[in-house]
Amino acid sequence: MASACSKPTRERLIRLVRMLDTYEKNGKETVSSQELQNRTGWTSDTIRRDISVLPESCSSPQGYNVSRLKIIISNFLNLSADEKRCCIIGMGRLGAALADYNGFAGSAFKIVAGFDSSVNRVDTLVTDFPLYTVSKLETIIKQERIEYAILAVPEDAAQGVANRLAQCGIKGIVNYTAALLRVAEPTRVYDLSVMQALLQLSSY
Amino acid sequence: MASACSKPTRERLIRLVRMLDTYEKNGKETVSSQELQNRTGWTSDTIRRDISVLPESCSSPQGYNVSRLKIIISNFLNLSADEKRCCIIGMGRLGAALADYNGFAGSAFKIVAGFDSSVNRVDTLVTDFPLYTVSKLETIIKQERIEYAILAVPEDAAQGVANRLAQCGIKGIVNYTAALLRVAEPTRVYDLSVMQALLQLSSY
DNA sequence: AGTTGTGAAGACTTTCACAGCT
DNA sequence: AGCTGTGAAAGTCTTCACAACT
Repeated sequence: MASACSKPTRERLIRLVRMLDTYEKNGKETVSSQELQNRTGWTSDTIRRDISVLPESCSSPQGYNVSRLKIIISNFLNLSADEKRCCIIGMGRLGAALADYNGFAGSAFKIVAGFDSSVNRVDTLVTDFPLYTVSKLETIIKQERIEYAILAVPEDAAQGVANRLAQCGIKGIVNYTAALLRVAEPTRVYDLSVMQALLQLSSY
Repeated sequence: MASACSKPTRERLIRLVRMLDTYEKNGKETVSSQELQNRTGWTSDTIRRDISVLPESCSSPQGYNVSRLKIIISNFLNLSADEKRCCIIGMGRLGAALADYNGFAGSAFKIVAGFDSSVNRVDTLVTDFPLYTVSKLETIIKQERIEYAILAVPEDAAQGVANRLAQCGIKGIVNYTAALLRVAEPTRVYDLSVMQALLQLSSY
């Protein structure tokens, strides 16, 4: 895939796609690296360097073509290619909030299953996708060809579930817990812990 | 403060503190850079280099003293020093889930206020801290000396609230929305968007 | 005049390798 | 023997600076 670019570049390109999407919706046709600098805080040099890794050019003397650039980046990082099937594990308040979240709508990501340890919760909670007890984790992930998991279980259950997910060959785990997970390759973890975030912010 | 260390180092040290905390609770007295490598995936070289930025040493031929190291890092990044007052903005499902989260208990962070645009929700939701309508944002932040904000409002309201927060001189914003915020210095933003996380994971 | 794209320089980070300590 | 701490090398990323294009 897109390992032909550095990690910082990849992170910026991903954000760029979202930004370009907004520009596009506002009817903006071109955008310069300078404008993007003002919007993002990254220098225009860095932005141009990032864009230069793309296999195709879409520049003009007025800047980059917004729609084309968005597509080129998306293809490069294959963000939009195929549907990416996800599940939520832990349907407590946080899990339920995520289930409710409509931001997945226009994206390549689709929640196709939810899991919880409580049979009662599985039976009563109403969601757009089916819910299962966590004992069915392996079966359903295989059956539904699920690639990504959003982990919203209590902290002390997190590593156990993560192990099972890695075992299933899940590609990525979005970790909402404060647990510092360790999983086997090639599964990856992306941490979204509020605690870590606050610590990070306060350490300046 | 602790700008005497690089950003990657700071990020790792923060995680290290949490890890050391776990070791400490398990009664472990010393830990070597090699053990930490196995736990984290960072190389022992990097870990030793990180630790070497600390103003004080706590090493022995058996490795680092777990408790001492934890304290030295915490002081260095002043993570534990004083109480850090936080608020949650947007008391929808996500905000309510965060209000419920007990991970703040042992930490330096304390949620002292919540805000929502709905008067009804402010009146009915039960939390450990007082709730206010979002119109009182500036007043309460000043009055309660709030330094950090957790943003859990709908995406299209996010930038507006962020502007007001920056105006108040808030130190940091934990952004749970998918909005790409731009705020004035010295306010900082830490993004916790599930979308960004999934995109990041799938771009490999 | 304003734009991109990119060599070359510079800054930063990690890794290597080993002296020195207990 | 096993550990840390750190110069020096290697590697990575950003910034500078400018040619080339419209």
